[in-house]
Amino acid sequence: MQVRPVTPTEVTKSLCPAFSSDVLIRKLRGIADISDDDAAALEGLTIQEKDVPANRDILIQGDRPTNSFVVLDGVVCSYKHTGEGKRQITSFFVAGDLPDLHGIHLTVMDCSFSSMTPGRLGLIRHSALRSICEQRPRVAAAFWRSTLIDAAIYREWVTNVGRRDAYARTAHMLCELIVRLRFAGRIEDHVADLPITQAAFGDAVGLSVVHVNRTLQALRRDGLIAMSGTKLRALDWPGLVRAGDFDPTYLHLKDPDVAF
Amino acid sequence: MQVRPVTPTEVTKSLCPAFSSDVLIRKLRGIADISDDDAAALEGLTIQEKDVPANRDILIQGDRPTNSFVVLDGVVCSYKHTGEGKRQITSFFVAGDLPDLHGIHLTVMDCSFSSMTPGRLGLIRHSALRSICEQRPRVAAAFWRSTLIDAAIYREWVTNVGRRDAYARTAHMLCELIVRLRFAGRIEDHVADLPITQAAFGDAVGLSVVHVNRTLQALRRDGLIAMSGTKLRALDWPGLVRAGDFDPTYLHLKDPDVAF
DNA sequence: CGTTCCCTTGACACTGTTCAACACTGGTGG
DNA sequence: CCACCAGTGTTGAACAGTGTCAAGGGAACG
Repeated sequence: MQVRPVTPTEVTKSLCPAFSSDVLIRKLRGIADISDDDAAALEGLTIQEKDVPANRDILIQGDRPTNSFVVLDGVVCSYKHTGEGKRQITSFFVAGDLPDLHGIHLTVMDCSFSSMTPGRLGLIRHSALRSICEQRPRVAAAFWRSTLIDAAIYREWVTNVGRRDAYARTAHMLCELIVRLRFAGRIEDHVADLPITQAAFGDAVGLSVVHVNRTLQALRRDGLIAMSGTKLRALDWPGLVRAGDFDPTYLHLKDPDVAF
Repeated sequence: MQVRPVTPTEVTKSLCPAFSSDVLIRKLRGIADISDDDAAALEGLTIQEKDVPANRDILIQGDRPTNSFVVLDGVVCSYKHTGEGKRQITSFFVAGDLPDLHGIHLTVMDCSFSSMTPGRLGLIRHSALRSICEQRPRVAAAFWRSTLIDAAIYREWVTNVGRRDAYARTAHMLCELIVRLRFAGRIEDHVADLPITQAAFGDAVGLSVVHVNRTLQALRRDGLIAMSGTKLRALDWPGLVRAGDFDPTYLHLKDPDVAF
């Protein structure tokens, strides 16, 4: 542990399980090479913490935000509404992720963001991000890489929604969630805590609530997963990976150790 | 027209309708602010031209390329195969686009690229791209922005495939193609030349060939489009936009003038 | 204790797929 | 020059996968 000067804001921070910058650094180190100098610079970022309840809109389509945010705790999603009022979730974001980092270079939001579970966000001003990008090319590259990985995930979702049937599709989505939560250090004892509604899950995989319900039942029947309350456990990880046709290379993790 | 020294490679270039760098600069100017200095630097990029026939794989999943490419002519797509052998096209790319620009920071390709029509590519070494990014922050920002727009398109595709029915979905796809081709200056007399198979189109919208065929028929029946050979004409652009629930803001064009 | 949200179940309708067949086109080789 | 072939577009019919509607039950919450 490095010794750092303690500012008033850090007093509040210290009440939380980790310094908010640590969550960000952990994530970036998971996808790129970050030197200690770079990490120190990141620790200097002003991150304003903010708690959000579940199902609260964080940004909506058309907004022109002046800051981005890092997910410190909980699960966040990006979504879009069609003209018919149907909702499609386009991606999930877990601790460490920067859902709207694209806001640095795309002024107007083309999708909305909402919390799926109670959580904690860390707001970072675009100006601060831009200046750290100018001063630290490796950090800029890491941020760019982060947005590229988001894009890779979108690509996978397009094929998931477009070409896999309900069974494989939900299995695939569960695999992705488990791997990402695991990578973010949010899985204990092989059990993921996912207080997510089946309706919301349906909005992610492009299925109706009823069908999600039946598909999850099928996955349970086949002994691939177990659910109790908001807890999800992968009983048969290789089987789930097979059922979901899941290959984690698209997540571009530096250490792709997905053993479970 | 600026006067520039003519190198041997430029002699070959001059046989083509435009200098390959011009296609790239036109595109970047369409999405970002590029100064004349930046443009001059881009003109200095070594771009190796290469003709490709239709339906030729350019890169395949797992490759670790050392260069990216710009589409100079024709239509290119990125796609993925599922374990069941089904194909999903995840995006189209037209003149000016940089389909695999993410290769700069993601070493291993998570999807494949293929030409959909006969075309011309311009190969640019990653090292050259990296060095121009280091020297010209605005160019770096433009490239980053380009990849962010790709991501925005993926997001739209997820919702298109996940939540719109066949009719709206194909209408939406046609709208996107027309706007992007138009923006790339590849539409004349309100007619797009799209020598694309209905099977390939089905792989893009996540529908079977048969259903694509019937849906296109429905769009023609309703007077929205006309097709003859490889030519596509939008007979009723507002109607097509309405049918496709199409809002071009996700393309993040600097001048979103989609009037047709 | 009622309300609300969510999960669950059944019946049924509908969208889209699969299979099979045929027409049209352009290319190729005898 | 013609026969053949492969690729593409088109059509019909049967079928599978998913959505919709409706209703009940359980848990959380005010």
